Amino acid sequence: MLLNLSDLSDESLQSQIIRLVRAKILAGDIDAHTSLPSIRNLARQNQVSVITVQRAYEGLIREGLIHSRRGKGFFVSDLHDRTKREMALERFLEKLDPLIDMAVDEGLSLEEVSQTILTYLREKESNGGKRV
Amino acid sequence: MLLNLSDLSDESLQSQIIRLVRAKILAGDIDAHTSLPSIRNLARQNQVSVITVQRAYEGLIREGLIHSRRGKGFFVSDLHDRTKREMALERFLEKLDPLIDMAVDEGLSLEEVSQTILTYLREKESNGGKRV
DNA sequence: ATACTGTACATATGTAATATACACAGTAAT
DNA sequence: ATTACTGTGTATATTACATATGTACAGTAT
Repeated sequence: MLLNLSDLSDESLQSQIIRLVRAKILAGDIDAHTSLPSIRNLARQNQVSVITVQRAYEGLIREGLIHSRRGKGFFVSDLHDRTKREMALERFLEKLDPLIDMAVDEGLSLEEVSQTILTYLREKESNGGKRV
Repeated sequence: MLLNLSDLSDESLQSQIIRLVRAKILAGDIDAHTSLPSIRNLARQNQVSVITVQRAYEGLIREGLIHSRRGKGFFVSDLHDRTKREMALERFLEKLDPLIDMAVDEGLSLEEVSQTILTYLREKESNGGKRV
């Protein structure tokens, strides 16, 4: 599993790994009960220390997305598709909320914020799935 | 200037100060050319070290919001209201973008995200300016 | 001179990253 | 069955960096 990690990013390696693996799980790219790459394999493939992967997996355990079996490996937890979707939405709103508060504190109105988001999403939609 | 800083927050003291002072400036609560509290005063009032305030002010200098005069103090830069508004919007979108990407990576559609945001904003609007 | 300002330095603490050693689970060979 | 081996997760010690602090230095005004 190649993760395209960046050493330069502000985001720590651990949380990059968490974010990318979490995405694969929530998006349904990895089925429940199937084993994740061992920490050594993932570490080797992505040029990262074993501990770093371990810490990342620990984070995913705390989120309830995976679990470990000593000597066997890490496995994806069994979650309903609907639960996954709700987790994704909840995470999104949890991160969006302080952003909106900040914008309002900086003098923008909710109306203004709303408009901005809509035009932005429309722009994004027309651009397809392009990433910079 | 009392800032209501939290020692427990994940956010560092420096960036809390940056965020709160930036908000006051962009919202127009502090006029241009007026002096900010001295680092010692702000530090004393908010039970924080001088260096912490200093680092925060340095951050605001890098953002072009304030400037310093040795022996005199820190002063708010002269920016048009429109510029301030654009800065706030730009900052907001810059932070929103990766959130949306993450949501999409986690299997949500742009349509779904859009709907969620709208209902959320409507909820927020009806609640007035209440903060949890 | 005094009392305010910003600046610079040396130090402690916490977090992230690493390598290395340890402990458990399964499998193949004797 | 016992052993040895190779895979797995876990724990420890170290290093590097960012954050936060106190204290000393330098400019400005009265």
